[in-house]
Amino acid sequence: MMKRKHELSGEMETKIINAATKVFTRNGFAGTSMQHIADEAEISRPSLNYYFRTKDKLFELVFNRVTETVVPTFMKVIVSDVPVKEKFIQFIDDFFNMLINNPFIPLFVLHEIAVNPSLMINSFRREGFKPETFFLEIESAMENGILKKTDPRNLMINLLGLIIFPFVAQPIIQGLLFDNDKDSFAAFVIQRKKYLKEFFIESISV
Amino acid sequence: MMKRKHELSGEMETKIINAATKVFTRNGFAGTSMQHIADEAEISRPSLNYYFRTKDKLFELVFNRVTETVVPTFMKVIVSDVPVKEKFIQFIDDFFNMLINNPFIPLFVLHEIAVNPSLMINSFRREGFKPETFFLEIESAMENGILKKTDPRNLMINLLGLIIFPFVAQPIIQGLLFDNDKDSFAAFVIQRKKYLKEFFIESISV
DNA sequence: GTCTATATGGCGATAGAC
DNA sequence: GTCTATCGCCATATAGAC
Repeated sequence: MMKRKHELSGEMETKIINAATKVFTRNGFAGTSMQHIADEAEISRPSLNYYFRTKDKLFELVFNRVTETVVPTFMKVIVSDVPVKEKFIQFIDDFFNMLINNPFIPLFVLHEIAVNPSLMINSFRREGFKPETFFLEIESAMENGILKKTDPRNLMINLLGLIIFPFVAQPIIQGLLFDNDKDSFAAFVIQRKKYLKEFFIESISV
Repeated sequence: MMKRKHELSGEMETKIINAATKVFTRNGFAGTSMQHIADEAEISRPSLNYYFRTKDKLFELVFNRVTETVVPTFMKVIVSDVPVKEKFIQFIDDFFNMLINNPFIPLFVLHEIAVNPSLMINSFRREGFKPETFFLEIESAMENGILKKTDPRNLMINLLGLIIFPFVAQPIIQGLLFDNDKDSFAAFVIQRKKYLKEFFIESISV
């Protein structure tokens, strides 16, 4: 019988991963030290190494866990069986909610991929994410006069930019437009979710 | 008479600042070592310290130089004396061109401010950037039936998100939508500049 | 499993020769 | 002004006591 301080096997692992996710997503890989993570998890640095041998391994775990939070939101909208416009409304709702709960994800992912593009390959393709299918659906809706004719890539970039930008630019927007008041900004984001559904649907309708 | 290897005083300073800007904007402050910058500038690390005493000082210089590249684009649109819709068209044109020449700026600025929010105060307010004046102009145009009635903050966030997003997400977009072909992506960005002017103006018109 | 102590390496910064 | 050599620090990672 092994010694076991924690009743649930993996309890400490979970605590560490949560701590690491918090620190990594806020400060990035290069801006994070193992000491930071150990402090956040309230353990010593050697204990951290005991559970996750290296900083690289721990980061890889955190990064994959983060992309696994994002990708399902995309997958859901692709496989779901509702009319295209409904899909967009659902996607805006889902994606916004995910970002409200995880506001640091977008900037973290974008920065880490920019610094180390090889992270890209391992994240999105692995989940079987294929935008082509969804693009075909969009183009078909354009042919049928349901959507305005546009380059689907512009349409998707519009959609993502409109949703993500407030989150990646939060400190600037909050500072310049909301007198640095966190609550005002949070209220604005909630309101913007509703606003965006109307705005985006109108922008793609004939 | 002082010894002077370089004919133009400040020639080496310029070379170093350019090298530092390149490395800092691509890898961030924490991801950059003085050795990186020295290598890029083709000098030794002590020589780097000779010109710019510390990493912090050099970074501050680079960061301010970067924001000084961005802020004038905003200022111009505020003080210019043309109708509102013309202002937006000019702004999209100016901002896009600046970003095509400096594609790493947005993610760099957003990441560094997120990690160290105190950088915000020193950058935008210092330049006398006041969005309030422009917002009043927008609201007045809404009253006069020139623009659709909306929260001007949503309008500005739409505008910036639509312009900036392709640049902060370049590796992902290029990877997923352009088979990692740099030229195809570059061509798309040029095309998007034109597209966005039409799209955005239509989205704000009554 | 968790700690103290420590090995090893890299980084920022400076001293000092030239 | 530019270099070699070096100091001191902090970070990652491990050894070994408990």
